[in-house]
Amino acid sequence: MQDLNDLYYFVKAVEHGGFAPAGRALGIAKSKLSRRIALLEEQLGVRLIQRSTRHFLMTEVGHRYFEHCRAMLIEAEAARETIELLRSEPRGIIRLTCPVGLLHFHVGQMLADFMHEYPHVVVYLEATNRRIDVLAEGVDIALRVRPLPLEDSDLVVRVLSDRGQCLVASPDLVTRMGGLPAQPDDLRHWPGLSRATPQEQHVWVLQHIAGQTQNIRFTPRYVTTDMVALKTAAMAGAGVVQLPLLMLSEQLKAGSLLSVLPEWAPRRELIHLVYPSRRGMIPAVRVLIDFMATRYASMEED
Amino acid sequence: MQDLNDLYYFVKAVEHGGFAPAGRALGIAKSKLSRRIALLEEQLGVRLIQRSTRHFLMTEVGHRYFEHCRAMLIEAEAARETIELLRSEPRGIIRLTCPVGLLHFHVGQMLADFMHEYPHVVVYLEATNRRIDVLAEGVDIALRVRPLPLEDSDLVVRVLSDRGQCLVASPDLVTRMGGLPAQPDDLRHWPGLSRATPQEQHVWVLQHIAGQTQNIRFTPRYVTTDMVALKTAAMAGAGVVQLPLLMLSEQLKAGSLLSVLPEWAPRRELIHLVYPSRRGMIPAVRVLIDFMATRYASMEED
DNA sequence: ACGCATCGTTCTATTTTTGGAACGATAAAG
DNA sequence: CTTTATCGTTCCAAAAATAGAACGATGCGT
Repeated sequence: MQDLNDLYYFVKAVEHGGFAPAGRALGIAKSKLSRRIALLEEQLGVRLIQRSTRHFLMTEVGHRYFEHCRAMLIEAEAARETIELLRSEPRGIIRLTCPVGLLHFHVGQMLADFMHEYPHVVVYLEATNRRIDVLAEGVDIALRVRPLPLEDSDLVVRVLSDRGQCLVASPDLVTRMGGLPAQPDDLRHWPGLSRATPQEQHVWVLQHIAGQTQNIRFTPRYVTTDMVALKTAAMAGAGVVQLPLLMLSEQLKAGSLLSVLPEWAPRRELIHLVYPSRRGMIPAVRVLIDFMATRYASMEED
Repeated sequence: MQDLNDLYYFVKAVEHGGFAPAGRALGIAKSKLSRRIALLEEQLGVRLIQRSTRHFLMTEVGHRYFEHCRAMLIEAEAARETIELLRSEPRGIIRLTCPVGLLHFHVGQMLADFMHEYPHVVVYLEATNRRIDVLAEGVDIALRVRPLPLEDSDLVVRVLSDRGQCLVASPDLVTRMGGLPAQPDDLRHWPGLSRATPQEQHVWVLQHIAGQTQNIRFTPRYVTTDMVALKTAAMAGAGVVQLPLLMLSEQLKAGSLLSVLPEWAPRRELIHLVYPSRRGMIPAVRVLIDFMATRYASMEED
């Protein structure tokens, strides 16, 4: 009797282009994949993959076999989905990624509430600001914060929130600079704090309420992707920073941070999530997506 | 990651109506099936089979799952067939049954020749005169010798040879009985040898060359299903026996056995084989079927 | 040319799974 | 009612599979 799991391993090894990348993606030892495929080839009496340390190419017979194996996996997945659809309670593992700053504002609490409400759901969360390859990394949901326009993609997109941005500075810095700036060019000699990586351009893209746009290049004295750190530095008077309004409401209300050029708004950012496809999605993933969309919607009514 | 083999076990357990019969048919421990299905149910979070020591019923959700699992197995089998079709050399395991007497005449030598010619084919042979349930026992080919008409069946039938029968006795017995019989009724007081089981009727069904049929009941002095033993006893003068012409040609030619009532022929028997279906048949099975058909055809030209 | 990073394969101590025995459940037969 | 045969489940010693280390292969960069 053939080991049907070996057909799965074959498909995954091919999709990832090698045993090592497939092993990393699946969380299993590459030695297992090497052994399983070698045994499969021996049992079938054919070579499915011509491989060396640098080459990993399917044979012609491997190609033919691959199509059927993939069809088999689709049927197996359909079987599992049948069960999920018939079940009333979401369960299973959700693999989720989220930028760190976003996680600390609202998403962390949302996930905690979600997991409290659906105790049979397991969430594997990676908090990271790096770009995620959703398909290659087997991620179910990737949360993102990006400015318009969103880049074209094969992934399905769900917008959660349109996030306003604000340039702010501490009252102390404003005083030291001789008062608030009157126009965007006045900012060129103000110290800036940048939420980017060191190699990226440091630009404030500002749009006037009347419509025109100005790009203000600046040389930052502090560069990090961590928004909490940037806010802390801004409050200490280190420089001007562009941050989401949502994380500034207290300080603006208390006057510990002042809005800079309020009639010139930085480019808005969309909080959104992406996932590979509606096909193959377990109900728990769909429930989480809807849960977060609902939560953000209720926040924006406040 | 779901264990795809569990889907196979689920389908097989259901098809055989229990873990014990499925275990026997597949040659694996019922405890394994019990464990695998229990784990599968736990992982899916549903009950697939309501079972006790006497009841084995799929749930509704089990039914839905079953259809998809079976579709998956069909795809897996298609994958394997793809490989077989692309291979030039027959290989794999063939499960074969054959009546003992037939095996000793020709089939044994045929199988030896076949295995010599196709060294990558493994043959599991059961030599037995009992009735074989081809589907339940997972047999690829069952060889049979039966009189016309062949019984209706879901199995595919391939006739290999139309086997003439002959009543024979030794010259010594003929002398002791006062010469050859003139008509069938004369045989009633001749000692007979029966190729049957003790509970079966002992009847010679004789058909005249002009068409009429006579049934001659006899009380055998020797009953066995082993045709070689019957022939040996006949040659020793123990009685009259009905045997296939094919195993008598030497003795008839040498005169060590004489044809009794040559114008009354016993019912002919068909040597044939049955198999479950052309779908799912590995090439090696098809090659063996054709091999035997060719061999019997060449024998009948002699 | 050499060093390095990463690959697939092989080895072996460890982990997981299995086969078969034992057990309780349960229907059928006497 | 008791006995028997057969079922599915659980247990545990034995068998099989695995993870991770080690190794050789190989392309790339210096």
